[in-house]
Amino acid sequence: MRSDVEQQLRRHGVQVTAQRLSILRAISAHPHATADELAESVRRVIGSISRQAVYDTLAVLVDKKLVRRIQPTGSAARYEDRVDDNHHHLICRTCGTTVDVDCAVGEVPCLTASDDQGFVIDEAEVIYWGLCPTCHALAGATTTPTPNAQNTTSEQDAS
Amino acid sequence: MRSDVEQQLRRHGVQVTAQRLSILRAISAHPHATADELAESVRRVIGSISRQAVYDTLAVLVDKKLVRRIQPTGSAARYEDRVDDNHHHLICRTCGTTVDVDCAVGEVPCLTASDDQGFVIDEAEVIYWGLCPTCHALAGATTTPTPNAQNTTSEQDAS
DNA sequence: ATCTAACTATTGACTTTGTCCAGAGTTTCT
DNA sequence: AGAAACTCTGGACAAAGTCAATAGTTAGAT
Repeated sequence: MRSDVEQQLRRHGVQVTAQRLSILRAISAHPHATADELAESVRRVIGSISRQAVYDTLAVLVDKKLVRRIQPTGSAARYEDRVDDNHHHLICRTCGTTVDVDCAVGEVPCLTASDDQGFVIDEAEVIYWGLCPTCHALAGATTTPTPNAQNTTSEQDAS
Repeated sequence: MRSDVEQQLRRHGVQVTAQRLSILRAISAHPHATADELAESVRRVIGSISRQAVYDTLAVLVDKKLVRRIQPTGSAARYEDRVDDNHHHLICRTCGTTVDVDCAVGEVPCLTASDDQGFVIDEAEVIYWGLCPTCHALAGATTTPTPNAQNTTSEQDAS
């Protein structure tokens, strides 16, 4: 049985390897994960993978538009498989939780800058910064305004 | 004579030092420069500065909202002194040229996600990606689609 | 089925971008 | 001017990536 993921790779002219399949599946299971987190996740499934293979594969997948890369300020690059739908992101300043938000504008939205200065625009990347419900509640409730570490995503780790 | 820049620092309760003045002036002269570029720029003026002083100062300036930090995917963090006006950026995928664009929406714009999922949003960061006029012309004219290095800004280096 | 050219993975060194720390040096307030 | 507080320096360290050479796989052609 050829998995969806495998067909997806072949369709895009990407050679199929265990590493690539596993990385693609990991991205699907943990959207907004960093390269390092994906490597960890893949290792739990196929035993081992080199750091280089992870970076190479991610570069290929991004290049083939199978995966989208985002790099929020103060974080390593994160990857997600939701592509082609121009959605945006909402990130908590305190805990780093990242969630998707659909684009408010419409079909091929956001691509209109007030003055494009002659640029040919192909993507509008929007990141909304703020506080997630949990961190906001904590900040309001305690005197200590909750300084703490970076969580990763709101998605559960299914490993 | 106390310069604008010096008064600006005092007004924000930031201790005034030669390094800070120089960094702030460098940001003003070269918007969208990286920490490293700013350090270089400062060295040309005051002779030397430690890397740590540059990072410390930038952190203070960002904290005091005298300077805004942006971190485009695939680039080191960049700094600019245009603050408080919620403008956005237009970055060339090929050469990295970064220019400002005013926000299309209005006064306190862009802060409305289609579904805020309970987050309290305080900033919307928008980056338009595309090709600058020069790179677009080159890509259209030549068979080699101009793969090349990262320029920094469209601003001239006044050193 | 197997062979081979092309592609992919591994390993390890290296670079870039930043952060941490302790001590020396400045700035500011009195 | 003097003391307290703040800032800068220099060196070590860490994270996130990249580069390059070699070994291993994949996939299309015999």
